[in-house]
Amino acid sequence: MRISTKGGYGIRAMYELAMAHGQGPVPLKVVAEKQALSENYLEQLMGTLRKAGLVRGIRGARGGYELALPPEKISVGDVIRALEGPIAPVSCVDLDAEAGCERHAHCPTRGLWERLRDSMIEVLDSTSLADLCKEAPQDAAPEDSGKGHC
Amino acid sequence: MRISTKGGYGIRAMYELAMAHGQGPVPLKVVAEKQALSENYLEQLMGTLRKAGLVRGIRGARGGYELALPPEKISVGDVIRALEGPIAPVSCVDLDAEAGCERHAHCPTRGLWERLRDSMIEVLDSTSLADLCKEAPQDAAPEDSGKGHC
DNA sequence: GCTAATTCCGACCACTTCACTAGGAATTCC
DNA sequence: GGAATTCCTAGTGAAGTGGTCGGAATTAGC
Repeated sequence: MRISTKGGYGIRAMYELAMAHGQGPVPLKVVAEKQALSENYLEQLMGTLRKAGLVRGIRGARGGYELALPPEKISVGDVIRALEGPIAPVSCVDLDAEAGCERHAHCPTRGLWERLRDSMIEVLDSTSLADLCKEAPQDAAPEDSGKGHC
Repeated sequence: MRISTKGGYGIRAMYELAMAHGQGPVPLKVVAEKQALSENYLEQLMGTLRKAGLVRGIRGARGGYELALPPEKISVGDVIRALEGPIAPVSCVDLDAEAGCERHAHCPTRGLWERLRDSMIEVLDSTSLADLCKEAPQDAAPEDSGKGHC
């Protein structure tokens, strides 16, 4: 029942972009340094987030990444879904796929998985990047205080 | 964000044992047939569940497995924890390990993961095997009606 | 005591995913 | 032109998934 590091790293990277929102693009090098992540690996994740429409990449010198939407409009769930796929503990209660298993009418565990899925979605979709910024302890990044968007 | 088939298969097997609780041991062959699972694979899972104290194995002819506790006393969370490890979306909010990461005091995402963990635990621990039995649609296993413990 | 049924145990295996590293092409600012 | 940066693709070792297989130990019933 773990998310992979993809989701975790992605959230941390998006948090950095949210903190710098409105101040121009942030190069990956900076994000990787602040969050102590591999820059190369992060690059791949950002590619996925870009294709999902959550970030914009700006090439060239003085380039970097920035949020494609304001931090209030991006939920943690959006990021997780982009990087890890649909939020569902088992595939047969995947909301994004109308598949469903053949015996869903008489499956004794279906209700359980639906309840679990819904409670996970509730937490993840009700938390935005802006919320994360607000939640961040003051001593998290003293050098940012007063500058960031959040 | 998926549980592996271990957890899913385990729950389905435990559901079968719950349905037959009080009627003597159920051989794996029967469980595997009813739930359409690989008997060999199920064997491994039952070994884990036995070591966790959730089931008893009775060897020899007319042997099989039975719940080590009444179905009301075993939660879905117990089964998942036995088969998949602690219920925590990221390792640093694992309740069973006092580890925690070195920078937990100034981690902007910790609160999020704690909320997610708690909501998952709430659903999984508040559902017992007996609940699953009650929840099961009537047409699930008509041949069982009136016979089973639930 | 023999036989059939069953758990118990450990080894093995093909496949996929994870978490990266590496290298180079394209783009853009100065 | 040169430096910085995104973008893209390929490779890689380690781990996890989802099994299979063979055989030993135990037990009920004849």
